Amino acid sequence: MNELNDDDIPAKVKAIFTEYLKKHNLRKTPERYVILDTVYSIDGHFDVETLYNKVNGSKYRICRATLYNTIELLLDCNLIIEHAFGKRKSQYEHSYKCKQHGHFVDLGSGEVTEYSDSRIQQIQKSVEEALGVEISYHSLTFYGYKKRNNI
Amino acid sequence: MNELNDDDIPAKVKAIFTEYLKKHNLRKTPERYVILDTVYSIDGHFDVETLYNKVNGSKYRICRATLYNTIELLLDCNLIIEHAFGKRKSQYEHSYKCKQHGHFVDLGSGEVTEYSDSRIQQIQKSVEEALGVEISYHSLTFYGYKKRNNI
DNA sequence: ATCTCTGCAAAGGATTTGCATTGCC
DNA sequence: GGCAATGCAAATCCTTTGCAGAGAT
Repeated sequence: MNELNDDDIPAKVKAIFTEYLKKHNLRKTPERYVILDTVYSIDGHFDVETLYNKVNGSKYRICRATLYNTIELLLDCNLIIEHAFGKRKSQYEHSYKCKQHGHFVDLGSGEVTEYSDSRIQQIQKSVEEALGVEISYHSLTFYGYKKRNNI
Repeated sequence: MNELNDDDIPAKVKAIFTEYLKKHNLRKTPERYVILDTVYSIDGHFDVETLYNKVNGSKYRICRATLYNTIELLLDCNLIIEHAFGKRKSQYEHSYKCKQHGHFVDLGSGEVTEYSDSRIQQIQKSVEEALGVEISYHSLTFYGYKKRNNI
């Protein structure tokens, strides 16, 4: 019964990350794994400041520079994706075994809502063929306003 | 023959902008119109730095603060849209009478390619209904890598 | 004449960078 | 033990803000 089931996400992402680090001759520092764990413990989007606070709630003290460094690696091995809803700070979310989804940003409040639509996958395939590229991930964001409650 | 045809974009966007300024009791300064003209003279995306250089090639000297100020207005009256491909600086493009399109960002070079796909409009309509919102515009961006030239 | 908008310069906030030290390999 | 990664702090880049003077209404 050592097989990993679909719920053993933490172990799987750790394995992917380790593989990546090994392949690129990067060091397996505890900080990197703490960050990975923390990222996968967060549900939904987060910015660097949020991650910084979460991470430093644990016994480790990890500075922002290391956070940015590690985020770069996690992006590179597709364990997280990056969004830039507002202009200033980036938002991230873990992406392993997560179905791709889009976002709606309320221009009034800045609030972000998720939704999903499978048709986007078809578009992605078309784009790959049309442009001759390999797509790692996408970001589909609608901007607009919530309708006032009826009447 | 005073009718405006579809090619008279500059006049039309100027009219829209004027209407907007009037409605909001804002002043019709020459700077604002120079910026609008310049924005509509640029084909494709541009960042503030590019706009700054273009604008200051003309006889006017317009500072960055004014650019940011005016961009805010143009966004508000839907004459331009904003993208945030990279994390640092925003990119813009004029949007009047332009068919909506998506972007592909090459993670290798940062190069941005446009494409269009009508299916996105259907998704947009679905999202409006599902979330009960009114969508002003969207941003669909695929990230990935160009395939090496075959063989 | 009034009061908004401009230009300038300084402030602000997110991210990056340089460097001494730590600690993984 | 060697060298990459960390933490710290300063630097950088884009954007915002404050303020005095210019100019639209």
